[in-house]
Amino acid sequence: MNLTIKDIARMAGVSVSSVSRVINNSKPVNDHIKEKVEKVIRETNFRPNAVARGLISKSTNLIGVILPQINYISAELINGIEGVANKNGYNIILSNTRLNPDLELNALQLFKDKQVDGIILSSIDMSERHIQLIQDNKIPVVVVGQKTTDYAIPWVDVDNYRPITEIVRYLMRCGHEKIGMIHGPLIDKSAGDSRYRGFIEEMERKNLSVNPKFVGESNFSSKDGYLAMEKILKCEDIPTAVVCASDTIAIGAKNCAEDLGYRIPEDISIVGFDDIELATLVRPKLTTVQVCFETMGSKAMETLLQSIEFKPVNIENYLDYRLIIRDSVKVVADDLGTKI
Amino acid sequence: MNLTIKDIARMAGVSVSSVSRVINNSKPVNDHIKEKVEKVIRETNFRPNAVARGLISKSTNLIGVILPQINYISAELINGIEGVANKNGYNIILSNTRLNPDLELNALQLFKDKQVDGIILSSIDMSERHIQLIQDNKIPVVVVGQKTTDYAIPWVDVDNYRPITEIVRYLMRCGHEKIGMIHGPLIDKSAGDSRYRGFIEEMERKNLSVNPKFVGESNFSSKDGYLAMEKILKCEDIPTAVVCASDTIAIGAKNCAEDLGYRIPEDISIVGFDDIELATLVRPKLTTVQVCFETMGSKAMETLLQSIEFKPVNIENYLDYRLIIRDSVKVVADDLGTKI
DNA sequence: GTTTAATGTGAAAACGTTTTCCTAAAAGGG
DNA sequence: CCCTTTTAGGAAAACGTTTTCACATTAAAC
Repeated sequence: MNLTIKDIARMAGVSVSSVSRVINNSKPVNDHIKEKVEKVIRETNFRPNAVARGLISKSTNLIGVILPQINYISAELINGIEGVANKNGYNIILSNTRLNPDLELNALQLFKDKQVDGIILSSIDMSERHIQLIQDNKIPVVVVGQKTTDYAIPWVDVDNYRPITEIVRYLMRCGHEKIGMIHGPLIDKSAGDSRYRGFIEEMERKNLSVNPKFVGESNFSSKDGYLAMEKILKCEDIPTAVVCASDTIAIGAKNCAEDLGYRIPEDISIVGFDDIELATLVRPKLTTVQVCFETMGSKAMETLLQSIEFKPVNIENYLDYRLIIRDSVKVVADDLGTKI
Repeated sequence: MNLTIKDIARMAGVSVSSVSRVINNSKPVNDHIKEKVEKVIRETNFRPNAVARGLISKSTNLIGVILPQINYISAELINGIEGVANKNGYNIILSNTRLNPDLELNALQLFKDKQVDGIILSSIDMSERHIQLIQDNKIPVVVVGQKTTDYAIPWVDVDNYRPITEIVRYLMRCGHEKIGMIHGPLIDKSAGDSRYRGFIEEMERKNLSVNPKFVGESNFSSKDGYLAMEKILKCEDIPTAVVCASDTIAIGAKNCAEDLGYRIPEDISIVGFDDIELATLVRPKLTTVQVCFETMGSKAMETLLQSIEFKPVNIENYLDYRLIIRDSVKVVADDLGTKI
């Protein structure tokens, strides 16, 4: 039904090999043969079958992308990945693991079966089995949003610890001392655990005690942020500022506080993390840490490309970040002479 | 380097065909052969190469998804598509066309080369060339977010006209007469043109004149929504309510109005369209039209599946919608006895 | 007990390319 | 003018599966 390279060869009166050579110009062919073939290809709109090509060339021009969920942060990440993939002739194939680590392993396997040229993995928790499978598969992998330095698997991530320490110092300089935090799931080493440790340890370093009642946990959703904030605010004593592990949490927390009659930032200051678009759309605009997930994606894809082409790659890739001061933190003391 | 079915056959002491039969259980094989083969497969962790499979079976278990951009609405759409695709053993492969119709054609071609089993196309404007290519390719296609009834290509979309007429009627019942609209690009027949026509025509039907100064255009972004609202509000006379073609536009418009000192909804009422998560996170919560994009995705994928399996399909697939009344519209007159 | 049907198995063809291998012709060197 | 080297192009092998075909062997039918 569909034309094959054999049909083209017959119609042009040349051999199959010559047609292939013209298509890929892999070897010099005589001009008059070349013209004949190109004419037939043009007239028939022939396009070589990519599957057959893949079988023999071992390359599918496909990049597997494994994500724990598909939300607007993933969307930005995908944007970054797709951008540089597309520019280099690759398409991306998606697997949503719905926060289930077993499905991550499945996806890893499946992508190997499908002979993808490389994989970008956003794992929620890199287990031994992950590492094992990645090393057995012998397909280039880049991990995003987690750090896997011990195993020589390249990764791209923000420093999740330092920005939070900067936030704590910033809040202190604004005059806050009773500071709380709503963190994410601690199984998540990066966005969960690291951000939390950054908070706890910086508070200790500054000799500020952390009231356990000022600390809540959430799964990064606005709803959970709302609930965690509710728990914090129903106590006798409440914090003057709450650090949130993500903007989504922060928005939830903000809405809760407002629903309970508190004004932001006059009564309670809130700071987020990620700087998603939402942070600028909400009022007051959210003070937060800017992390560009699109850059995360493009950087990951660039690293993967290098790995695919056997070029040397950096294992550790830290993303830039920036404290973005907007309107959700109240300045109590006025000793902000120098900017951070 | 990697094991092939031949190696398995050799190790199990049987023929290649038998191994294939065991793997696919496509034909009955003797138990003792079956056991031998299964043992070897288990011990070696053998997995058949999907590319070779695809070459002969003509099926790759891949669904091509063509999107004009990747934002949070796409994310929900993808979620829906991926969910049912995954449940049926398919993976999705993505193409971002960056609002460029030529790239849509490219993607259509490319996906054919890659022998995908089906395509979901979110086009911004279905041209003759689109139709031609889709019909030539002979690959099942489902269009989302546009209507292509004339060409027997199945589509899934909301009715964009009626909800807007309902909004207009709702606003009237709330006592509004000076109503404006910020619509989307009119090239977009669905979310752009239809929603706009719904507004204009319903206003006419109700004998309400539309002040041209109350009408603005935007590209669905919050920023553009802000700008369009700014233009409207800088006039002498301003509307009491503004219908927006999307929630993103509405949020932009809302922020603009607030920045200019107007209160929502006391001074100006605003209504959106789509009901993205943002609509509930913003204060006042946005009155809007609920459209579930995840459902749009899953419905599209279900339709595509039927098409792939040569089952009869509905060409026209309207999505449910619902007017969601929240807090961004002020009730002036109090004749809301019956609910819409 | 013979004929027919059903069943299990392996060899080989097929899928649509790229690449290797070979041969014939052209070019170059003495 | 002969021998070697280069070049161009075709035939065929290869990629890793599934499926067809042919052939036994066994079971069923009369």
